[in-house]
Amino acid sequence: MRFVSVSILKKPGEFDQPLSYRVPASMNAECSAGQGVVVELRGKKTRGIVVALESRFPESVKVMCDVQEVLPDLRLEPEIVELARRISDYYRCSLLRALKLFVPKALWQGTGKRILAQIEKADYIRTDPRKFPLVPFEHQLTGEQALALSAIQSEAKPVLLQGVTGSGKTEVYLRVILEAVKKGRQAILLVPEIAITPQMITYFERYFGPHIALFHSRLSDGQRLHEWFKVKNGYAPLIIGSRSAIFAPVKDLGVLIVDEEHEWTYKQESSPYYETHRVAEMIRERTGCRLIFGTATPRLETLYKARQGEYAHVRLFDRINSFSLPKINVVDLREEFRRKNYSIFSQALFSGIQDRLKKKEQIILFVNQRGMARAVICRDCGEALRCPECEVSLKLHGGSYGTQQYLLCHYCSYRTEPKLKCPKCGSTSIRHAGLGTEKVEEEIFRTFPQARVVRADKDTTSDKSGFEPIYEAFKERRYDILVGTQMVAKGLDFPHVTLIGIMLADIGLHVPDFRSHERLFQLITQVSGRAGRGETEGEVVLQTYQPEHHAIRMAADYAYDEFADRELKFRERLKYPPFSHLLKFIVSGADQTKLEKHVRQESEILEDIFKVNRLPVTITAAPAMIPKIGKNYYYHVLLRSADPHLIFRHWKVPKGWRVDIDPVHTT
DNA sequence: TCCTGCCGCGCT
DNA sequence: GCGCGGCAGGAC
Repeated sequence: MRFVSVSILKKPGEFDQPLSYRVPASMNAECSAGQGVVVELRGKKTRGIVVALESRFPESVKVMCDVQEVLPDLRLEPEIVELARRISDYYRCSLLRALKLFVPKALWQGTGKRILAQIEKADYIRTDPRKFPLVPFEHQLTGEQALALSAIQSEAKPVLLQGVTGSGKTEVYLRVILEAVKKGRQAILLVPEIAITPQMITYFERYFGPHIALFHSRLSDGQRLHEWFKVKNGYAPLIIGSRSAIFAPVKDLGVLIVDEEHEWTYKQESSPYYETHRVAEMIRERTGCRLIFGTATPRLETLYKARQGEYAHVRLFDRINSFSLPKINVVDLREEFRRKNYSIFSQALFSGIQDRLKKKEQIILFVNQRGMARAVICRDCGEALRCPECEVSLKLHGGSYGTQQYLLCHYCSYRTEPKLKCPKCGSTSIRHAGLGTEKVEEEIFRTFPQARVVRADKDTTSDKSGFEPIYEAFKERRYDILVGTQMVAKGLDFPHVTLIGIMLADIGLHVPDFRSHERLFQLITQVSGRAGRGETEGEVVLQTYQPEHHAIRMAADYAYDEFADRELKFRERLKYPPFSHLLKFIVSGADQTKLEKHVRQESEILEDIFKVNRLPVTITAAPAMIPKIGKNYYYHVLLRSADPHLIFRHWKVPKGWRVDIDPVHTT
């Protein structure tokens, strides 16, 4: 008689303790680790996954039921269960939550059968890998690219491929992917959500036709299942997608590429709080696949590993079209103010825009806040209008083209009418401070009425079609100016853009996070990389109140190495990653006083545990940067230590505390 | 003493 | 996650 431990796939939650079931003799052959089964729980049938085999009857169990059914469509490789176990151990989530990363929702909910009947299975049989690429290469590799490719191919370690924007990393990826696919293995190419543009899909479709599986957040459950089966059946040897694509059901992975590896979207910001880099390393250890991290501006953690020899470091210094990187012209806004220029456009940016409009070239204006992003501030008492629930300042929206104005909370979407009087002192001297996408759009409308402007931010791209229609329209030159937030900074290729305006680089410098300088440096480099990708040279105008700041100065000089040296020294001195590990607890509660006391008490216990174990630690407990969302107050407890995992061996995480291992945001 | 509401545990 | 049991606290 055989017994199995089964993780029950119930709706989201933490019900995780695997339960034991008896295996009827007829199912002995199929019931191995990773097999989906139907079992009984409290008299009801439910789905689960076999996570372990047991040879003897577990003593703690009084009554045991039989496995009722084996689900042929739901079967994970036994190694996947092991990987899920590692993820659950490292990220301190239940095994169930880790397993669910690998199973499309439609499948564990049981709706998959119906959807599968909507899919013609016969169309998705295994494809012959020898037929790729379907067409000859469009571009030959440059000398530098060819050298990078052979360096990657001869390397057993993970590779950091550091190439300036426009250096043609994708061409190198294509060769490495084909090398794996032609051997009958699979390839995963991970990109930040925002980079999954039609342009990129078209590029790979040239060589792979329909044999690509795409995973991104906008897929419906049915579509996701569809893509999953394309991989499972061997029809799609190439997988392209955002971070969740790393969990695609591959059988023999040849290469795993993390493109634009510096992007923060590689961190999952809900449980399990996994980090794609770490999971990628786990997968490489298990499968021995090639692992490549590509970017122009590596994360300092990644760079450090390369400098320490843990990763190989391969670099591309030249742009493929041999044009130089655009010149970044830093404009001091204090100087503009002294010269009585009160407009949001400096003299340099104003004449730049005028010039490009005349030449019929395109312009991107980058702003890192949406809305009018103007806090509403009282000039008399200095009070800013705040959300009654979240206590963060409200932002002004609307107003352009005669639309209604309103105040919006960017955290809970609380909406109210603009106020004429300060609610605190009654003064009528209310002014709007700051700068956002809508405000910039409105100012262009006033200053350059002949320009055709389109805006890309969360407000204009949140529907099902997303960024695509705006992207297409701008690419086809139906607009002259694109105003946008982060989303216009990433990986886009517009050959007719010759001017980039960074409206206010200072936003983000003041975020109290040890990575804020690194993020600003990366952002400036990425935004600037959008210019001069065609035949005309590009130019960047960067507006700031702090032109002397090292992150701005070094980014403008493309001095990545110098910047990295300086930041790494700073981190070493203060024991920040990569010189320590971080662990963040997120604690919330409706009663602020109780919450504060609870957090303080537990923090003291934590301090003691590290003291007893003689491991240096820094613990900070503070209200979150957004201290209140809706009715709940939030606290963050941050641990900085060589081994923060230590505490789990000596201390039980209190109920309601969420654990974020290696957090990307610390405030 | 009984009822209600909340918390925490166990589910095979 | 969900349901049940145990327990605390209030009203009678």
